[in-house]
Amino acid sequence: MLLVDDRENPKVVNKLLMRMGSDKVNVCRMKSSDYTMGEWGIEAKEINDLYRSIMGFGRTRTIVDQLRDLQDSCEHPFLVVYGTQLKPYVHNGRPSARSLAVEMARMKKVIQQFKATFYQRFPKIKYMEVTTMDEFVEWLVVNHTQQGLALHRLATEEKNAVKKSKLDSRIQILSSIEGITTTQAEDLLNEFESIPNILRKGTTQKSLMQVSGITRRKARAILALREDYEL
DNA sequence: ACGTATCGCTACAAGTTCGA
DNA sequence: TCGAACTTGTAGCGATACGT
Repeated sequence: MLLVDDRENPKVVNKLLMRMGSDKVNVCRMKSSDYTMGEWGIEAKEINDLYRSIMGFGRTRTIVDQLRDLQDSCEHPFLVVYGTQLKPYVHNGRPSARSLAVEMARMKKVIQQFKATFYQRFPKIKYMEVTTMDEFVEWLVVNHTQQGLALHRLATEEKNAVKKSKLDSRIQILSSIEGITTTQAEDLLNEFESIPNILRKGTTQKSLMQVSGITRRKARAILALREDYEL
């Protein structure tokens, strides 16, 4: 069983649910990591989010606090950073090329310094980088498979789970699409019965638009899942 | 009040499907 | 194979929300 924090990037959660199925992925509120499988506790960060976490922008706890918790609470902690494209954010309107370059250099330096002292500060945590979100999902799937189902460890894992999600995983997938509410997701499932039916070749934008509240834009976004999951 | 962003709706052109 | 019907992508327009 792979436990996933319910505040994690919904794109990653959806990809995992589609790859592994809802019987192997449990979305719940986690205390100190983003993902848990067996004795592995995994903190995942998109590269730009890593920078913001280091700086403490827009959050109450910095990454140092998070990693200390992670290190203390599980036997095999990991920090996985995915993505390579730094996107500098500059305040006050349209940024100049110069201000972007300055911010980019600052981001690189901050991340570099963080990595340079990482093992000094968190000797127990394994640090790794992957280039894309898809590669990170693949890493999770492969390692989950390698670990086996690890059912005997479930009790340990579930200590970390505070609040289990009550939403049907199919509704979670649909309602994570921009603009789709849980009610609309329920209506879609009532109409089409399953996600494979919604995404099958015969389903058109027009047929999805028969469902109350589904506009052409939303129908297009739903059918775009075919591309994401290569259906 | 104004500018901007976003969204839904519509029209139209281009591509696809399907039956004769 | 051909043409009608259907589907889809795109552009334009108006309504609305939001920040200044």
